[in-house]
Amino acid sequence: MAPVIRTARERAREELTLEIKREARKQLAEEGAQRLSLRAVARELGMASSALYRYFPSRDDLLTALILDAYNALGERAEKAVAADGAAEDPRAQWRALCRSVRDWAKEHPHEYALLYGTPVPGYSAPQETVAPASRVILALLSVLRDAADRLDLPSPVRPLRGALAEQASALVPLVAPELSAGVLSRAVVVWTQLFGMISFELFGHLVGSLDPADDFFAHTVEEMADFVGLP
Amino acid sequence: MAPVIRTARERAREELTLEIKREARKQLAEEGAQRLSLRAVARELGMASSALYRYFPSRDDLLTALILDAYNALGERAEKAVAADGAAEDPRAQWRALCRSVRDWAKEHPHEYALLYGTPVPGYSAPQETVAPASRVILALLSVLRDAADRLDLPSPVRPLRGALAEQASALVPLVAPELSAGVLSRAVVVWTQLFGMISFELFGHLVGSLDPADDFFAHTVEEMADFVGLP
DNA sequence: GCACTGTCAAGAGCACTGCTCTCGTTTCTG
DNA sequence: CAGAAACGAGAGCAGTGCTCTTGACAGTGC
Repeated sequence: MAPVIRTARERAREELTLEIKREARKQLAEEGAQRLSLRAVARELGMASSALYRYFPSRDDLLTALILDAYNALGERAEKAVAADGAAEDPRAQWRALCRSVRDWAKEHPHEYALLYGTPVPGYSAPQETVAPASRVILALLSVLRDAADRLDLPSPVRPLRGALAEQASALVPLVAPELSAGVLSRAVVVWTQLFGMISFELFGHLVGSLDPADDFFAHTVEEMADFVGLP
Repeated sequence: MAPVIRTARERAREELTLEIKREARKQLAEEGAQRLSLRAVARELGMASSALYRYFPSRDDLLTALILDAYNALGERAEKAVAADGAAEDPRAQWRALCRSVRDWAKEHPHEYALLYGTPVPGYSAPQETVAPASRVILALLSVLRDAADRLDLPSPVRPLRGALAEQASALVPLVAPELSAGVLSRAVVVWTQLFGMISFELFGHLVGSLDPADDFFAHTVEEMADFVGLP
């Protein structure tokens, strides 16, 4: 029921909002989130800095918008990577494609990646609306495992889940992956954190002087983690 | 050959340097690196902001000093954790203690952890002197594996290393862990990145709503990773 | 003992920042 | 068409990192 006819004002507002985000993203890519300045964005757009506040009530709100866009861009890339590779034919190839797509996106947009997975903005807590976009990668990961659920071949038995973990995982399974056991789900989370830990270490310079460039280490680890979660 | 007798000036300088770092660390803990302000530190110390520049030529230099201290504090904790648990008696217990010590330190000093393993300061590249302190955790991790080298029992054979990874790992082995194979070394790096990926995800809020609180997930994963690298 | 030299804290000031408020103007709407 | 709502621009506040100058002090050589 969205009105196709909009007033000139609404269209202008929408366009300007996009343009502000475009310019902000440009500065983000060049200088990093720390140095993203509302005044500089306004200057570049040829408007008064105060006018920006009609579109984004604060700098953090602009950052939140960029975070949302970034989560969605990354999520879309990951989902496409999983879907592209002959759906459900070869789960390991899907897993490979998923991991590569996340790393590629991260290396293409290092500052946006840092915005999502680096130090959180102090005093800033992610609003509820970021939860869904932020979940897209792990959900894509789980979808790969779900499609291959009956063929999973674990190299070593999953240790029994204990305490709160058992409850948390059991509660999660019906919501996100009813085809999987709680044990496999927990291993999925392990490889998920491993994936992002590895990418963060690479991007943030913790592998310099040892395994950098990390292309082959990354590819190798992707296979080891595929084994770990039991992908055929 | 360090002179035991120092001039009053030297002693005053040393003390003030420590005091500045102490106050900066306090503000860091309270507000985060982003909001660490030289002027606020000076204000709290009852001196002019310009005077601070005699001790640290820039804000980034002060941050570098804090980073160095933090790396050393974390490294020391990790090394002590490994040494404390009946040296070489029970490598898995050592591994457990190592992981716990890193996570505990991170939760006790979240902002300092973020300074080390979060988004790097833009335009700032770690000087050479940070390399050694930054390596202490992974070296402690490797020392655990080295002590247990002949008893390692891998649940699934390490995939052959390919391309640059094979060379990088082979070059690293004699330097950091001559008792280990390149394959085990690469797995050590995998669990290393997993450990910090998991801690970062927990601290940065990516587990909220799923596996948070993460104590049991952490403990469980530590065991799974111990299996992964073949600890008895 | 005294003058010299280098070090030091302090203050003013520059160029920024995020953000608020006011003030005309423009645009939409009843 | 008149009133209301939205808008851009400008001034201004409080804060930031950092630089430069100024005057006072401590350490050293004569």
